[in-house]
Amino acid sequence: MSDAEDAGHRRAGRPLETVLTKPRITAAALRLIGATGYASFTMSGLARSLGVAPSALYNHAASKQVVLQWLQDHVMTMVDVAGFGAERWDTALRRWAWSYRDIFATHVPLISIVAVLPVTGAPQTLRMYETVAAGLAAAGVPSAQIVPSIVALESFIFGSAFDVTAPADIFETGALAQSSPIFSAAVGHGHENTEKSRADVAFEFGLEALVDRIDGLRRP
Amino acid sequence: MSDAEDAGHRRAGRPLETVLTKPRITAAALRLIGATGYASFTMSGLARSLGVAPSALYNHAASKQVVLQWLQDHVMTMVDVAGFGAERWDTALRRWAWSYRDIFATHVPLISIVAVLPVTGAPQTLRMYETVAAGLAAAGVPSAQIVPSIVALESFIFGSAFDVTAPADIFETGALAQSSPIFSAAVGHGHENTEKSRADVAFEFGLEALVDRIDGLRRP
DNA sequence: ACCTGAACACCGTTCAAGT
DNA sequence: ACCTGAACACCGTTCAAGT
Repeated sequence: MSDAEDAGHRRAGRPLETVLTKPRITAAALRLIGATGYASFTMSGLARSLGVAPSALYNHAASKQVVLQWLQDHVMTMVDVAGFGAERWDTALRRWAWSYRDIFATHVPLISIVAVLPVTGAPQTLRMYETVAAGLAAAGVPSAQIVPSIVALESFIFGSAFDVTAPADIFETGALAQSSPIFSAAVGHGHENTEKSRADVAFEFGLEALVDRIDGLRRP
Repeated sequence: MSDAEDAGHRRAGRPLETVLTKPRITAAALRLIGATGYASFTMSGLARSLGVAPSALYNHAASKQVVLQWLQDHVMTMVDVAGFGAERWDTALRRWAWSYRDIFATHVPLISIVAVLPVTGAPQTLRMYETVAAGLAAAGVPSAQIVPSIVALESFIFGSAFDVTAPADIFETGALAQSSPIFSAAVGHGHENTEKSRADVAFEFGLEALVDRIDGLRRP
């Protein structure tokens, strides 16, 4: 659908040879970031990967920020919302939340963009919100409580996505252990559980707290 | 204490005239960011505010990232932990959480730093963790549950800090309202509550969910 | 309408030279 | 030990000139 809207201005009968469309730029950016990460993602690099001069990009995207906005909205389509309407509401919600966290843990720099970009500029993001909202409404969550529920979940998900990228020993107090005995002992207890990562344990704890609260909002 | 440790290498009897100490650089950075924001915060600007050449900073901080790490740890001392030991555990926890969110809402670029910086490099941050951990332990939260509780709260707080900076109309669907009827209706209900912001309503909802869960962990 | 190549106004950081 | 000034290797972005 975005392919059509982007190429819509070309004349009928004229062969399609334009490389620089919004979906193609987005796809190239996603590929490039997947290969080398966000730190080395530059407009020059993006242009090179598309076989074009850097300045050519500015005929299609007003700024690098806009390219990242396109990418953010595209990444949202990768979040798993298939549970809604197919599974129990809470199973669908957990599936969505875990998938959402995992995807943004690999796209952390996009978090600051989703968090402040109006939904009118991100149609796929709005689509996701609609699916989740419909799932909550069908479960009996009152309309007035849907936005606070989604925002609270999303805030927790974004913060947890950061946490996934933290080093495993982030809480090791080392030489400072004497000055923080209670916290250091608590960190020590964490080493007993080896099957699940520290980030996963905390995410599960918080997610269940939120799901439980949302459960309490439901009306028959 | 950091004043002493930083100036500790100077000889006794030699007058203190050095401007570029860790606490002074940190204070200057905080002042500069308070005045003009993170977007325009540069090493050149920081050097200018200290009356020094940009390259002089590199005799004290290895990189701009290090300056931001110092700043992050300093900002942590501004978080309100005074409730612990003085108020009921849950009152203290709420007070801490709201203050933590508010401070990082004005220092959003520091979030990605706290989230991944080992505590050994951030003594004030560790101090805060110790105070919160002690508060939870005194409330009866088992040692093994303290880290997941703090991490879940912190993740929620970081995500919520982003949310505070979002424009008020971020969820207004506008022309796309037809394609998202349930979500748009839910957003409409939000306008009824005018005394509290959307971000505050969601933060309160999520925070109470987490506090409640932590309450359930307590043992006598 | 859209591309190229050169240029601009920055960045953070390094380093020889000073004291 | 620590500062200056010049330089380096980049950035994102603009714009005249082409087709």
